[in-house]
Amino acid sequence: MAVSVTSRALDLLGAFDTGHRRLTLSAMARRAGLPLATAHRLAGELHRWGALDRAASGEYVIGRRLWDLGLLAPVQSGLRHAASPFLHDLYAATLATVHLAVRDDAEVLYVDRLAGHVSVPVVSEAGTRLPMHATGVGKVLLAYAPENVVVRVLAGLTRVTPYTVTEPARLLTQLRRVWAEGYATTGEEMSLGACSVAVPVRGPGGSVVAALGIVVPDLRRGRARLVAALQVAASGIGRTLSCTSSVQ
Amino acid sequence: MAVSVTSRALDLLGAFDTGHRRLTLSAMARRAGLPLATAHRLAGELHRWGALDRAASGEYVIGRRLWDLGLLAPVQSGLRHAASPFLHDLYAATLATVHLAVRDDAEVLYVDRLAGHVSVPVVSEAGTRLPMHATGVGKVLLAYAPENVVVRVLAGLTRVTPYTVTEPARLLTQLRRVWAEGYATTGEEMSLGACSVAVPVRGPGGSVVAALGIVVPDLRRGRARLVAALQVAASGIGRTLSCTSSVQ
DNA sequence: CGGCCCCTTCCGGTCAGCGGAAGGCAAGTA
DNA sequence: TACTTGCCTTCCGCTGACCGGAAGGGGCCG
Repeated sequence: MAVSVTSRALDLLGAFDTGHRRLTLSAMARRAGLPLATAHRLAGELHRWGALDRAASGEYVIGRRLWDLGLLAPVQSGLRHAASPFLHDLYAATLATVHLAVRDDAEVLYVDRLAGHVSVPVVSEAGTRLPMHATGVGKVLLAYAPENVVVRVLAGLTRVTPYTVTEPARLLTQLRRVWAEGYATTGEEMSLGACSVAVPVRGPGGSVVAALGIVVPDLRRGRARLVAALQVAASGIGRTLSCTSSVQ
Repeated sequence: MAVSVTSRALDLLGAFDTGHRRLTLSAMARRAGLPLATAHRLAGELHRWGALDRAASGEYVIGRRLWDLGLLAPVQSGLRHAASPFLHDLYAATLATVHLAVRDDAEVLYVDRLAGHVSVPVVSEAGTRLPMHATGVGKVLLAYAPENVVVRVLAGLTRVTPYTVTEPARLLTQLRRVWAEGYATTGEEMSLGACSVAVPVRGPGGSVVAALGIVVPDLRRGRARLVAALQVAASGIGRTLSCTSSVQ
């Protein structure tokens, strides 16, 4: 196993996640599986550099320096930039929560989210990872993912709500419909009271680079209008990406 | 000086900045001041963990794992979340580029930005740091900053455009006006063709925690309307922050 | 072909990192 | 008050992980 200082320091950072934004030293040590004294020394070093900050309570939090380093990641610089204005248009037109997501291995990674004042119960925010089979953007991304990813996802269809699709055959049918109709939907499969529609975003080469989705309380009416709005936005993003593809 | 592995690894990450999003191994090594072989080993370790990714060209870029770690930083989780819907309203109402910024020592750190399709030349995006004396949000934050910060900023008024305020006395007068009138303005002081208005955002305790600004091509007309819209949004954000202050 | 630049791998000496142990502080319990 | 439990911090001597010069391999150019 890895016992290098570097990987230990990184594991210490890895102790933070969406549900653990502030950790005491001992909590970090425990989660990273490091002796307290070691964690103390490493955390001190990370803190000195700015990768960790200390809250007023003395707990550790991710530091500003890591925040702006993270913003340099290509996930966002290219895609998010190009998409930003279209997301607003979409929000203005639908007043629904808007999502932009990419596939990260066998999960959906939310790249941007745009929520209004009042919104249906939505778990995701930027940086969140969710299973592919229970979200609209996930189904879209899965439909255009390589074979081996599909196989892995199909092998692990965990139930999230009573409506989550857990039979591989049924999900495959849905993926085929994404191909045919150009969009995916969900109905309370991730969280109760939330339905979603999503469409693929195509990059310069015509390949699917992201998915664009919105979450609404109900899909029985206005579905066509939503799909149309999504597709306009998606193709707009695609065109913008083509223009700036030099930077990637 | 620090010669610990950890700090070297961090320095390697620090080689990336807004102007250097993709670096070859040797470029990283050069910028971090490390021997090539050492940089190679460390970069490999960072890559294995996901802190660095490799672009198709073989160059290194900041990895996704760092990206979502960064999103956990408190700069954003609290403030940005609370502000998000109000920023949209503001954008919808004004169609101007909207900025949310905090003070980071003696600089302005842009926390969020919301730009339309067509926009005046604006340099900032989320994660950018700019000097305080040449931006609207900067002047607001400076007006409510501790004495010693003001002193340091006044000591280093660098010129950015011909219109940048570089005389300490004149900037002080402007700061006093921020106090009196509750908002700050700039006129082509950071980039030509861009004017701005900004107001403070007050947190639970009444202290100024951030600044909210918009950038427009011209301030001669409609200033009052813009200030009013900004103040509505700012007080909305403040109220939201109070509600969720338990999380901080 | 030779020159250039980049990336990658190797290996033994040595010094940075390790972590158990001990001490200090703050809160809760009796 | 004294005891417990939980944190954080510091110390120090042993040791194995890190260091980095050197050598080798690929791609590109003239």
